[in-house]
Amino acid sequence: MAPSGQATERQPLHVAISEQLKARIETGAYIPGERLPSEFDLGELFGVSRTTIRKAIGNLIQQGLVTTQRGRGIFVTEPHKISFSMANPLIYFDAVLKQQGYVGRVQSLRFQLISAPGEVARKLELGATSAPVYWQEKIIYADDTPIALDIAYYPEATGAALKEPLQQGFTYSTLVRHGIHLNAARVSLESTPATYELSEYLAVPLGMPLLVFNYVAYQGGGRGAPAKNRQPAVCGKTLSRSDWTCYTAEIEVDAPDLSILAELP
Amino acid sequence: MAPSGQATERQPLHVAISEQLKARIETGAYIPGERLPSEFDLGELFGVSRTTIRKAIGNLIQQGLVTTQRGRGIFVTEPHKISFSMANPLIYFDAVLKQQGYVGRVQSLRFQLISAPGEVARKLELGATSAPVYWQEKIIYADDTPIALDIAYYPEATGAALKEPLQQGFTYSTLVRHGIHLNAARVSLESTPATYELSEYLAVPLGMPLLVFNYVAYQGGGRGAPAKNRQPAVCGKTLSRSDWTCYTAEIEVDAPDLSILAELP
DNA sequence: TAGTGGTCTAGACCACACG
DNA sequence: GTGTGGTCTAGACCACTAC
Repeated sequence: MAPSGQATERQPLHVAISEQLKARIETGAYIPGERLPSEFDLGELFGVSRTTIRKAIGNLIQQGLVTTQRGRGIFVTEPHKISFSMANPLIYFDAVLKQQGYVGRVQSLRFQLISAPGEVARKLELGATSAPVYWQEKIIYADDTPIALDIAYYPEATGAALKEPLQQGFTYSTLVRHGIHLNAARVSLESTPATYELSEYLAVPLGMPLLVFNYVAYQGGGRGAPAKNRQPAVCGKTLSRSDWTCYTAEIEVDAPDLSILAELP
Repeated sequence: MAPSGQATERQPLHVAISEQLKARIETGAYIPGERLPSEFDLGELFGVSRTTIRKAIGNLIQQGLVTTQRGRGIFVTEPHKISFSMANPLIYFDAVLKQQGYVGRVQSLRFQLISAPGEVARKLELGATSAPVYWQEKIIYADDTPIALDIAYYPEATGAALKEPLQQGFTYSTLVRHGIHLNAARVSLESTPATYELSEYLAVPLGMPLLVFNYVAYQGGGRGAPAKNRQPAVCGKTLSRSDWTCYTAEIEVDAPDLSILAELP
């Protein structure tokens, strides 16, 4: 192994070291699943204190390149990726997982009646802000890895009628099986760093990027029908580990609006 | 201020402290833009060492709640959000920025002819893997904040003909202005933590979540026309700061495919 | 010049995994 | 018991900002 991680310019030692280790991971000198030398040994190899090594390892963790296990060691991350299509935003999570070779499972953390927060009341088109809604939080597993936390709000009637099945199955599948046919959705996608609470639920380090898939799904109406006939059936968001999930879409545009360009310099 | 940040259970001190500070930020006790007490003062307030305070502040940085400035202090992050619509994935970045009240600007980092990497050759539907393509990297600013890094690949003819304008303007706008009309795109969205290099370009901490918008845009063809007539005009990806950007879509589904449910338990 | 965050050290104790 | 990563301390020096 190279001598000390002497910085070439004014780069901090911990960055120089983490970049060296990163290069070794990316060139395959360390392969996925392999254990790195212990913090103590790395300190000796690079000729720096354990604190500096820990900072360097922290850099790698933040970049998703390694994970640590107390008492066991530092391991190179094994890559995974599950793709969800946004072309049909009414994703049957369980179907997608099965298609891609995983066993999907949910663990319900909470299912209770609450007063709708303002945004939820608006999305579910309830008249009153404090109308009752069912609030569910569940963890979604692919095989035995927690990959997403789903937070969903159901109109009171739906939640009361499907209390049991909703706690045991995936949202869309369960709704459709029980006669609530979904045929439209409004979605958005953003990203957020894991908070302390989320990092515990999803077994990721603090700050790990999460994809936030916000959704409102509607029943009734349909493409031809007037928008008034459609009715929100559920809203919520799915926070998924970005190291395990991505979303794809293929969209054709008919006549791009060029007028918008006229206003630009 | 509260006495020492004594952990209630087995929570590490640095977590207890960062959660206390987080609560103060979220309740408005510290407001956006405000300076927190110095690391030394926080150490005295909570009765812990500066190392522990620095770890706690690091937790807040990873969650995007504060930023630090050497020699100046620790500041509560000011929230921003720019929405891009995926309903039309041919986003005119500059138009969206202007609509939302920002001055958009690009800084070209690189514009050069290279041999197409395998994936690029495939996306641009070039015959040979090593066919020449133009490779551009540019930073996109909203006012004076770098919010995204765009990496684009153009077929040789396009790049050669539009060498100057492509280096000064936004991709889609420039192409359309010069007669290359885009009318289809294939996109996907994922998220990734900022590497050391990206964190410097985008002025974010290492590991900050970035949204990765992958795209291939096509000219010719069109909705009715056969897919063969369409031709890739550009491919690449836009890595945008997740604290500044999100993507939205509204999609109606005609007849959800229920057969997929039959195979599930 | 004083104050701030950034880096780095040397050492201690703890909780957990494994043999 | 031994080795591992997780936490925490006390202190040093540096680079940068602001006055």
